[in-house]
Amino acid sequence: MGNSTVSTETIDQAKLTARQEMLLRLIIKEHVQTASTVASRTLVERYKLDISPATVRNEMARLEETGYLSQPHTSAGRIPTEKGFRYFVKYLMDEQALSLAERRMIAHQFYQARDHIEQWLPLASSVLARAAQAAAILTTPRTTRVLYKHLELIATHGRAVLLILVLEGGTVEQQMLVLSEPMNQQALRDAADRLNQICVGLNADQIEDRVREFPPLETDIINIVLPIMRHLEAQPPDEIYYHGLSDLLQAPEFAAAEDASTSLVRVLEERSLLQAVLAETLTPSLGVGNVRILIGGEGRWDELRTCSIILTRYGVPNYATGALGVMGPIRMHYGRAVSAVRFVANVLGELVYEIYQPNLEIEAKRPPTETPNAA
Amino acid sequence: MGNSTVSTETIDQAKLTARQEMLLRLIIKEHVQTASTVASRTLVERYKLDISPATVRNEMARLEETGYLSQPHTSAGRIPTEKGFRYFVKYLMDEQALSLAERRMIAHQFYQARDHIEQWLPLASSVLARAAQAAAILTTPRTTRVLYKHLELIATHGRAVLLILVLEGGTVEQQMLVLSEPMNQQALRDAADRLNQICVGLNADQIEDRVREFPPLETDIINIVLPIMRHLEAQPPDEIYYHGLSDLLQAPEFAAAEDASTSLVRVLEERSLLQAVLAETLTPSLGVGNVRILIGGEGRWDELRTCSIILTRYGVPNYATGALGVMGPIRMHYGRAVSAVRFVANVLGELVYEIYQPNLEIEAKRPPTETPNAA
DNA sequence: TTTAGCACTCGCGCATTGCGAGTGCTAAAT
DNA sequence: ATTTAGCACTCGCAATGCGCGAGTGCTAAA
Repeated sequence: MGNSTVSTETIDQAKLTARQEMLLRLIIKEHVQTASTVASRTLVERYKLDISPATVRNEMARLEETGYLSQPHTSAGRIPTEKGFRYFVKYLMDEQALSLAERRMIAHQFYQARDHIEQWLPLASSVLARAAQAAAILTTPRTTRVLYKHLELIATHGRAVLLILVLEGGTVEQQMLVLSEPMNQQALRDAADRLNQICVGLNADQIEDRVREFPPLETDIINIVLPIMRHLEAQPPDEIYYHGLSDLLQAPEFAAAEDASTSLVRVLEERSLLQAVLAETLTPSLGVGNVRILIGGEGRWDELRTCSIILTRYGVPNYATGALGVMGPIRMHYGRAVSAVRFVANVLGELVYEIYQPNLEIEAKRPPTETPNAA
Repeated sequence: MGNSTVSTETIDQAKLTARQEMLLRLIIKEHVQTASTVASRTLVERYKLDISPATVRNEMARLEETGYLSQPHTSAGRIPTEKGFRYFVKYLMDEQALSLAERRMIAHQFYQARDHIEQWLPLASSVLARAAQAAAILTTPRTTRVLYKHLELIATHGRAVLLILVLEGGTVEQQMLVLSEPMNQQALRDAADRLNQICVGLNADQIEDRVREFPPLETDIINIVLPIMRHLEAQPPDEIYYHGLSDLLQAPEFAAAEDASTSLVRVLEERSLLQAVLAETLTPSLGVGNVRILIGGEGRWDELRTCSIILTRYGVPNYATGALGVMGPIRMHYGRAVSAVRFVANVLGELVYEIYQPNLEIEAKRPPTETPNAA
């Protein structure tokens, strides 16, 4: 639950008064719970405020003038605007830590799946979706440094070969390739063995240099391997997983406006928009442990107008990181969601760290980072 | 194309008269297009029938008595019942082949992705979803015979090791394991090399035998590898992909009844129901080339009440097969969907065949099966 | 500056109504 | 015996109107 390094777009307005902040906080709390407009009277009654509804109305009117609240129509209650939510997450929100029981259960689930890498992401996504009550979004962790580990060549038929490239850290890439001249399985095996001996632990550039020193090796194969590695170096083609659509679609605001929900589903299915969002949000300065909150598409992504996204990085900085977050209606429980995102990122980061530790030890660079106590 | 081996539940009733069949066919055609009730008059006008609306009404009444049609309420038009649809797909449906241009485009897309195995399923799913205008469902192709090919061990930290097992045919399994005593990377490499030399091409039972002959090898590792292989042999844990929810949710019947759509989304997200359906539908007799059509859950799966599923197998029988199909509203365009499923299964089957051909050649067992011309 | 009081607004739920699409039935025609 | 024209009848649906009540803004007093 560490001190939030939550960051959003800068808010141009000056700070609100203490009482305005309190009201804004309560209005958002109430709105998140009820999913409808908030009236001055209910606010006073429900939270036993020692000011009158009229005073609340006056403040509300001022908050509306300055753009933090809005009225769907005259003489209805108020709802927070996007600006209101941004102010909230920046100054007012207190992260609501998951209960100890919850944390224990999650940690236990991950402990059981510890040995089964292929279960990490599905597990993380379902845990996230449930804890944050929103759709979970995750990318696979990718190495930032692409180092050759092992090559496997499997003859299929004719000149076609199945190539399996294992990278340092366990990333596996598969590809079919077609040789310029046929080779049988034994020849392939020899070629792979030769490459494996001289290339282990090297990156693409080093391999290129090294290969020059040796008598002309199977250039066919190297000409496939190098582009794969370069491609991974250049733009890790993050696969995006998601889960929890059903939870998301049950939110009342989506049940009503069916086009909103289908546009959301499309956003998740197409991936291209998400990829853009991830790229733009995560690349520059966002480190592991920082959480970024996008509210209502921030004016930049129209399809996300009706929803908010909470994102962070997980993994081992400079070695392998992935992105992870949730997507929910604007009216989502940010405190809880941020907390869930942070927690799952920590747990998942620990698992990734287990895999990458040898690199860290060899290079003796940075301490084990902030290890969260996952139980 | 291809004489349908479409199979559904047996239909207890006798055949309908020629005229009743014609009407049922037209009613379904109309209903599929308009998504609403079909009136006797519009039917006569639209299809220029040389019988009067009254006659059509009489026939409709009879079809309703025998359970092929139903009326949402008195004096509305008719809609086909599930029984009506079952009769249709069994006797009346003509598969509507994809256009040449479409087939060309699809074949071209697959040709371009030929070398990139990881793109096959995403591509197939998006192609299927578009062609059938429904949600696509696919499982990865799994080997029915699990043969050891190569093992890679990567030290991580302490006694933890990342294990990468490559099977004949290119299936890759990853797992973390914890040794009873620590080994460094060189020792791991030696152990893996030893195993690789003696285990190549063997199945779990053979490995177990072989290992007994040799001086006690790294039992830690073997005790991990064997269960993995046995587990794969026993119940290939088919990963289920899907795509095209957004297309599905746009169908009018789902836009209206929001609980239907969310229940569908839940079906796709949970996977367990789909897994059950796949297991029950595909295991027994369904060969590659056969298409199975489930309409309205067939009374067995309540969550699928509002939709239909079209399934088939793809791949190389007895070597590696996966399942593939689409899921749409009951009111879906079966002719086109079945055709799309069949076509994509063929194209995908060809690709899988490329990988598994060497096995086939070595064992010289069966001819290249029916290779569809994919262009 | 806060509060009580009050008039005013406006969405929402509900009942009513009219329309029209579409049927079932009957009686005549083939 | 089957088909067809005609007609009365049904019933969903959209439109209309109405009353209620939640909730506000404003004004004037505290």
